[in-house]
Amino acid sequence: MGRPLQAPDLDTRELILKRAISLFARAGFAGVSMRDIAAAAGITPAALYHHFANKQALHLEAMRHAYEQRADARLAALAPEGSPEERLERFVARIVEDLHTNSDLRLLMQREYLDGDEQRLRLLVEQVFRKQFDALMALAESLGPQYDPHLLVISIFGLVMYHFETTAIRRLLPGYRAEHDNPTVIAQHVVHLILHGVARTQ
Amino acid sequence: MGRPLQAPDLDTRELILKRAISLFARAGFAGVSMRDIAAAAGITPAALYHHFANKQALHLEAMRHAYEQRADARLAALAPEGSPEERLERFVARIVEDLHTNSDLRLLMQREYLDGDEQRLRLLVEQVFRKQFDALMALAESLGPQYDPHLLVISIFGLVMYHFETTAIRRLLPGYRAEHDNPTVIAQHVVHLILHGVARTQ
DNA sequence: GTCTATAGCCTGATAGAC
DNA sequence: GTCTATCAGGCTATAGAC
Repeated sequence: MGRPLQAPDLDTRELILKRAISLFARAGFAGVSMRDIAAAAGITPAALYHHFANKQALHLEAMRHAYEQRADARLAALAPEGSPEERLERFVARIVEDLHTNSDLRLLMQREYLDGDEQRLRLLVEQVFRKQFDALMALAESLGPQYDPHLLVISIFGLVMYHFETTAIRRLLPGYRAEHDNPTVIAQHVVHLILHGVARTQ
Repeated sequence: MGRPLQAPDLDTRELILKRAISLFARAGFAGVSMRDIAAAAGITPAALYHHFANKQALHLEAMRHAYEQRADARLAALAPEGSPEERLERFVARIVEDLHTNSDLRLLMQREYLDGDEQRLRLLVEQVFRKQFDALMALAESLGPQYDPHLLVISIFGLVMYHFETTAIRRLLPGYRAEHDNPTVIAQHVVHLILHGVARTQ
């Protein structure tokens, strides 16, 4: 349509963003230089400024680009089919799998929790959280009407996210076994805890 | 005994560490310069090198110093008095209060999850987690013997930590109310969820 | 759209006087 | 134990050729 006809084996701008995403995920905004990004994309630093106004703008676009990946997959897990328990199970399995597969996204989210300004946090809300959060709030009200839905949804995300956030340190903590990194094991544990707690009267 | 007699209104080394802790908590290792730290401590950058070999060593000592604060208070919450449920409640209330009061420690922990090398993660384990984790593993086995104790303890920490990690972004998410930042509300929510889950058969 | 070259500033770190 | 002065290199960003 308006796009150039030659096979764009990879748009330069997109390649820059792709490489920038993994650098920012690993080292954060202050830990990555424009030289690093240019080198990773196979161009000179000056060329970056043809595509992006400055480092901040490049970073913001990289976040936007990172959030787009797999957005469809995340939303597919929220289909209203089945009982509330089945829907919870499906949703948790999907985000556990997503966080396990796409660790850059998870790292970028963690860094935004720490360093995101209001603009970037709003972007994260709109592009990643909002739709999932709304659907989960409704699910929370049918699963556990005695709970505050906002707190319950945060707790569900927290149970999943924290396992991944602590991947490196868990290996140094008592009782660690390799299976604790298995997405299926994590998902089953989290779902069971949300549904039943530790109560022995099941 | 071996200490100098004059009233040390605040040891320079300790003042440096104190100011470095809050700078590193707010901006991370790469986001803080030796000049920033020197200025915050009211000395010149060169003087920092009399007290610490280099930036890395200063950072490591700052972590060590940050972890010492309130270690006693954290352990006091683990006294074996009362039923397992009462002990859980006491422990959660204490770490919620601790994280709410001492936000620098929480920020530093989040940053170490992301950027800590093995040495610094081991330090965090030994100085902050180990004793709490051991005691909580025992508590987990009496509370919910059907659960993997390591996963259950991570889940307990995660439920608490994630609420604080997301303080900035939660305000932009659906259903947020100011009381969600109240330590008592958070603690009660977390304890109830761990004990009962969302099951309506209580 | 990418390059070379470079301006102007900030960085970690050191030398040596006091 | 802190200072002034400084080095060598890294940083973001720009100018201008191709």
